[in-house]
Amino acid sequence: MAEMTVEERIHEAIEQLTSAERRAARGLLANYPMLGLAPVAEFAKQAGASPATVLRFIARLGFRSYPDFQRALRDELQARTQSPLQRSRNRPRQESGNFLTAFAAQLAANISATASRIPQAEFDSACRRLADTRRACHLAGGRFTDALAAYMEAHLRLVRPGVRRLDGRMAARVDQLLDVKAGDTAILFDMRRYDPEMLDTVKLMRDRRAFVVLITDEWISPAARFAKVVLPCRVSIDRTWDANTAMFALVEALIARTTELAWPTASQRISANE
Amino acid sequence: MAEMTVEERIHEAIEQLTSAERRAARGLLANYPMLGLAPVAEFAKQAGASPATVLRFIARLGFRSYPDFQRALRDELQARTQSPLQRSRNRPRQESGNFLTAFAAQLAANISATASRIPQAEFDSACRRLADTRRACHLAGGRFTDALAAYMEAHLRLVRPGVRRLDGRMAARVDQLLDVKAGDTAILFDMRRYDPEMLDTVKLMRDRRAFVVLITDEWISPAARFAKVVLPCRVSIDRTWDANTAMFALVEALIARTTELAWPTASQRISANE
DNA sequence: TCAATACTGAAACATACGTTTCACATTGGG
DNA sequence: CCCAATGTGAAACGTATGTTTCAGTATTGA
Repeated sequence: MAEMTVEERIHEAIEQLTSAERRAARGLLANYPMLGLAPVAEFAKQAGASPATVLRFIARLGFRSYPDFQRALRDELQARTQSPLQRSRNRPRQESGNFLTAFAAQLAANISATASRIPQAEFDSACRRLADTRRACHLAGGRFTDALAAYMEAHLRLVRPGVRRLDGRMAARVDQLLDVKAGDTAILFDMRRYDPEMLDTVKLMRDRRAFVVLITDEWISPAARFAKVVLPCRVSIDRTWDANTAMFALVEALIARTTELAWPTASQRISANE
Repeated sequence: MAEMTVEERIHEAIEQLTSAERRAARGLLANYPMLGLAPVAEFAKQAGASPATVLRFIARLGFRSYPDFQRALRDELQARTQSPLQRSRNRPRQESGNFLTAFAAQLAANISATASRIPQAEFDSACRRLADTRRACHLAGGRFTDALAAYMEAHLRLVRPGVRRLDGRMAARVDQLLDVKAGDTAILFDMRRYDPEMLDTVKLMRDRRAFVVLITDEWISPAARFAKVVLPCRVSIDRTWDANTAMFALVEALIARTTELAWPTASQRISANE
């Protein structure tokens, strides 16, 4: 009990806290442990609670006074910086207990696997194309990946002109595809239970001489045959269904790199937006 | 001068210090920065000097008061622990390396940090609520996070009935909010450049006695005050803008756990869907 | 719906903290 | 060796801080 970190104490006690006390707890966790080293008034203000509530919160963690609590934080911080090894040593990782941690570890692993398997040249090629602001850019996704396309659209719009997202329904898409000009860029998403409509879309894009970038899963959509660049993502996890976090990460990486490459245009648009 | 760390200031000023002041400086460097966060009396005692000397030492470093000095230490510490990537932030990024790999590593780190900072009880509480299929579930996001809400909606729809997403425009939202009944669940997204409309939405949800789960960034939206459960995600990366991958990962974790908890209902719906 | 209970934060309070003062100690120059 | 100049810390001081109280508010259960 005495050998617990403040953070651990919070995790253990948080259920028994009242609503305002919980705000204090969250505030502290959000920028741990710095907020706890500030005076009570500032702690309270930043956490959105009253000083009295913060004090009650501290008391519930088992500290006799606020100075006591601060001393614990300092000691802890000292122990951490003096021996970074100690931290991982006294943590025998309760695998069974924490769903979130275990799940998050898998997603993080998927991201790493994805990044290492995608050839740098392919990734760069896609980004350079996206950064070429003279060419229009079309996005489309399937049932679940449509949200990824939407996210990417929102960000690309901030960075460059000529971004549009195709409608989810094929009927409407056909009309929109008429706007695609030779040399345009297309970012398409397709994952398992590969969508026949996406296959058609890719073919049509290709017929119109668009530069097709296909973002797909590790088993690779049949539409890949007709794409110029294929970016496969690791989606399998310890479940019966797949996780798209690595795909989302790839989208963010694409946005980041594109923004860099198109900085002259992007910086103007971003500042104009604010 | 203003952008110097305290440690750097000490190294620069140490030669001009008097003997007792230098003891104070050595003491602070010996266990930096913890000693500076202690009260002056303790600092003085551990450094082998008098409180007055410590104060003079602080003044020589250019601080107007001891609290001022402590605030500087806290800010500095925060910058360091908030992003272990600070090094790459200050130094010219080594472009030579693989962009994608480096970027992906940051996102993976953000996911881990997010998972470890979220109390298990908070996460579980949100999932249990979502798995209660008798209560309707409402989702809403902001400009960029709307895509996350959409993704979550698409998956939750597969798992349970009574899922609806609020319109992006506040005007339309007001009508939709009339459908919210006491005991309903609300999943709301709000991140920096916190949306005033989202604050209103949260308040309205609360007024209607909904159970509000707020997904936000590490700096925590002001809307958190009115939420039952707050799930903060680490979004800061080595750029001027933020990355939402950890937030997406959290969404997938929520979906996964909810599906587990609501399996009787979920399994039926999923198989019916195929 | 209403009463009982628990929670919350503004304000009053007491304490401990940072700060200043000043007498004494130390150092360096004549 | 003595004197001036500077450095030093014990004690006094005022203020900012932590703490407690209590009236108002929200929540819970009957």
